[in-house]
Amino acid sequence: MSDFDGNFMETTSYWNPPASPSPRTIFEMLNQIDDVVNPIAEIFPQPTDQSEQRSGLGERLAARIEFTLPRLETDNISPFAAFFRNTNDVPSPMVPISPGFSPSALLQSPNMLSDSPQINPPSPVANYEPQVMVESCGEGNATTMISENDLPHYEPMNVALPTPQEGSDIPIEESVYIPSHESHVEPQYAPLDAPLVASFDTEVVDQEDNDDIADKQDVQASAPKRRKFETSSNMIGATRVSKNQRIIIQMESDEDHPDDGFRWRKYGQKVVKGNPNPRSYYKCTYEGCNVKKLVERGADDVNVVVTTYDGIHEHNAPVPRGSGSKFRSGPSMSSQDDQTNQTTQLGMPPSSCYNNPVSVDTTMTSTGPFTSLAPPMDMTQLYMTGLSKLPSLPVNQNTGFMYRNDEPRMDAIPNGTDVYKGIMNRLFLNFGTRF
DNA sequence: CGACTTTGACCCGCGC
DNA sequence: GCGCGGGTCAAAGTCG
Repeated sequence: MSDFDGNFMETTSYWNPPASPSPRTIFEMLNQIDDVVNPIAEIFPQPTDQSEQRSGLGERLAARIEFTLPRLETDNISPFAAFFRNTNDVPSPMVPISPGFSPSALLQSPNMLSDSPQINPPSPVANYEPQVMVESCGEGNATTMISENDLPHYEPMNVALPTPQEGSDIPIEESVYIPSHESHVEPQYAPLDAPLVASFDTEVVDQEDNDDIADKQDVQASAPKRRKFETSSNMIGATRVSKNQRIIIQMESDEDHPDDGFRWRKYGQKVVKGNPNPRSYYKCTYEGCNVKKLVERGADDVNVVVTTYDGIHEHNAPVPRGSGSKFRSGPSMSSQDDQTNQTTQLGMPPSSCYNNPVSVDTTMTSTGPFTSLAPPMDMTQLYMTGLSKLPSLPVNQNTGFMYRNDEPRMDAIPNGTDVYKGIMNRLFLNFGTRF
């Protein structure tokens, strides 16, 4: 697989069709074409037979946690709709919430939502709850991604949240848990460390404003303890327990170590229980970078490579060795480099919406996340934004990509499928280049 | 020769 | 305390 660094247009002429798009490739492709039209929406018409599953989420949540959430505007939601819908219908894949309110900061803060008089955080839920991931791509927008246990999907919600009061006295240790209505989940839920754990697990960090808090919590939570916490809580909602973020991406690939734009050094390999395929351990080779990733093949499908990023890149993707113009960095390496460096990167190249203005959704621009005055988007946003574009659910449903324990997963991008072809077709339409 | 991979040993947390 | 399992270390080997 050839790789490139942030300048898709310059590298496409060199690029031969990969066996399967790497995470990096996918993200960059999708970001590049994001401003033109929502490609996934066109590629993957939204199924219409799942509305029942989506309906009444607010009621389900309310019933589950015994209080009434603010209204969730899910009227127009179909699976992936807010992410993949054609821009003619919805100009932004991000669902707006209260203006002036930063869902990113909210969700990255340990006291997120807890200052809301409408929400009284319940006790931590059982650890086999589905995960609720929340992210935004700007101050005025937020998207909630929900993976339910039996059916991974992203369910955008429009949550009206109060504007946080300045100086409000908020306990920093609290978290918000948003339990799901699902009740049939078996308690033998696989822990995070189990082979091919599919949970999209992340510990949301607000590195801009709360490093001191994170540091304190880091001291209290060594890696094993943190892992235990993750297992025990299954990360319902977004709880900041450390600076770490863990993202699990799976994709179909012939390569054992698909390129993601960063340089990694393999420091270990282990066969873990429940998976005959060894798990490889990689560290980022960038000096001072502590990001690690685990790569393993699926126990059930060896064609699926599961990559778990653990940590945050605080540097740009390096230029590959021996690279000439082929790997010449794109715009992100120049004027926007500084901005990129102010943000966090989690196992991903610095080519996402915030440092690639071309991909910025116009409505998001109007809300300010990509202006010079806006805080840089954090890596959770970056990741989730990209991941939200992955054509996941239709693929999984059609191919039965459910894994042990029915744990929600990030989904594979099968090579040769309509998914992949669709992406390529969209690239062709947008750039006039056949890939 | 430097970067990277391989691989067995070791460490440590956890459950029993 | 002991065994298990996941994660890490580090020496040796490989590659370009």
